[in-house]
Amino acid sequence: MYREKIQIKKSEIAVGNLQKIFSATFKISGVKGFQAMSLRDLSYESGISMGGLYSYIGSKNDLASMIEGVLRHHIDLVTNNLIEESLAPLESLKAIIFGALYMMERLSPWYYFCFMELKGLPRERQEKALEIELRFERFLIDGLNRGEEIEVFKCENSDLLASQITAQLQQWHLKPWKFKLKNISLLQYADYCYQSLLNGLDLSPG
Amino acid sequence: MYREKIQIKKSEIAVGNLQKIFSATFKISGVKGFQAMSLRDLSYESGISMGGLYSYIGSKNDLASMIEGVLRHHIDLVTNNLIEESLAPLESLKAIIFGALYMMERLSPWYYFCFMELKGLPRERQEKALEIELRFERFLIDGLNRGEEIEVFKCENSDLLASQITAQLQQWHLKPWKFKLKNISLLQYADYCYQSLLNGLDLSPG
DNA sequence: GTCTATACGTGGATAGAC
DNA sequence: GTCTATCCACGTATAGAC
Repeated sequence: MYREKIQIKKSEIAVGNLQKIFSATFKISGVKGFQAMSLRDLSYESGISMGGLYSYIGSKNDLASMIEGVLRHHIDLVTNNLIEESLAPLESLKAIIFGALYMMERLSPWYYFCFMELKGLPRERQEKALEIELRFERFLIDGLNRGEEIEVFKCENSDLLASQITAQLQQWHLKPWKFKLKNISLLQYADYCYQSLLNGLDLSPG
Repeated sequence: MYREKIQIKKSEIAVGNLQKIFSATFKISGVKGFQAMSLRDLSYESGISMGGLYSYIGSKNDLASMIEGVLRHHIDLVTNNLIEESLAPLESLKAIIFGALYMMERLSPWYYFCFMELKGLPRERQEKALEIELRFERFLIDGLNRGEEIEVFKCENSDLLASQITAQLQQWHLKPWKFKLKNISLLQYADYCYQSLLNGLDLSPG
C-alpha cells in the first residue's frame, strides 16, 4: 500500500521508518490528541527530522488518512475471510465477536486513533471510517436475522442488540484501563460479550 | 459558578454571552474538534470579538475546563438527589438509567464534548472527568450488589454488567445519528437499556 | 535518503481606544 | 463592556546541502 505516494524507494527502509512514524503518532496523539501534536513533536519522538518526515507523509492530514486506510484494509481482509467461511448463525456471531476483539487487541492504537481522531480526517475519510462501524453492525444484524429465519432463536430488536454488542466491543480499545484495573483478560471479555448477545435472544428449546 | 473568574459584573450580560460562547464552542468543536478550533473561529461564531472573549474565558484551555466543571456540577446535583431518595434496588437501577439518559439528552453537547475533548483538558481535569464515569459505574454496581444481598436477583459479574450498561448509555450522546436513523426515541432506548440490565441478571422467581 | 535552515502563515493573548 | 490593532510564538511546509 501507498508505494506510489512515498518517495523512498528501498522498501525495507521505508517500512521501518513508517512504523516509527506511526507508533510515535499513536504515542503522542494518545496523550495530547492528533491536532495538538506538532510535527516537531513527531520528529522528536520518531527520531526522524522534519524534512525527512515529508518524504513519507505528504502532509499532516495525509498521515491521519494513511492510518485510517491501513486499518480499513486490514478489517476488509479479515471480514472477507469470515464471509467465505459461511458458518451457522450462532457460530458466525461468535466468530465475529472473537475476531473483532482479537483485531482490536492487536491493532488497538489504530482503532483508538480512528475513533478519537475522526474529526482530524478529511470529510471523505470520516465517512469511510463511520462506514466501517456500520458494515460491522450490518454483519451482526445479518447473523441475527439468519438465525431467526432458521429458527435457531428469536430476536425482537436485532438493530439495538447489534449496536449494543458493537458498543461493548469498542470498550476494549476505548477504555483499556478499565479492564486492566479489574484484571479482565481478552478471552474472558469475549466470552462475556457473547453471553450478552445470547442474553438478548430468545433461544428456542434445545 | 465562576462568578469570580469573570470580569463582567452584570450577571445578565455575562450569562447571555457565556451561553453564546458555549454553544459556539460546541458547534465548532463538534465539526473540527476543540484543538482545531481557533479563537478567531469562536469569535466569529459567537459574535463576540477576540478581546471580548477574554473577559469571559481567561484562556482557551480554561474554556474547556469550565465546560467540564459545569457538567460535573449538574451531574453531582442529580446524583445527590437520587441518593437521598433511597429506592429499592431494581427501582433505583431503573431510575439511574432513565435519569442518566435524560441528562444526556438535555446536556448532550456537554457530554459529547467532555468525552471527545478530554485530552484538551489539563491533567487534573482529565482525571476528574474520568472520575465521573467511575462514580457512575460504582453507583450501578452498588445497586446490583444491594439487590443481591436482599436476594431480589443474582448477578455473577456486576463489574462487567455495570460497564456494559454505561457503554450502552453513552451511545446516546456518542452516536445520536444511529438513533435518528432508526427512529428510536429516548424512552424506547431507556426501556431497552433497562431490559439489557435485567437480561444480565438471574431474577429470582417472583 | 536524511539532515539543517528557513520562509510563511496562523494562533493565542494583550493593550488601550471608545 | 466591547472593540481594534498589534505582539510574539509556534506550526506547517519547503529548499537545498550533504
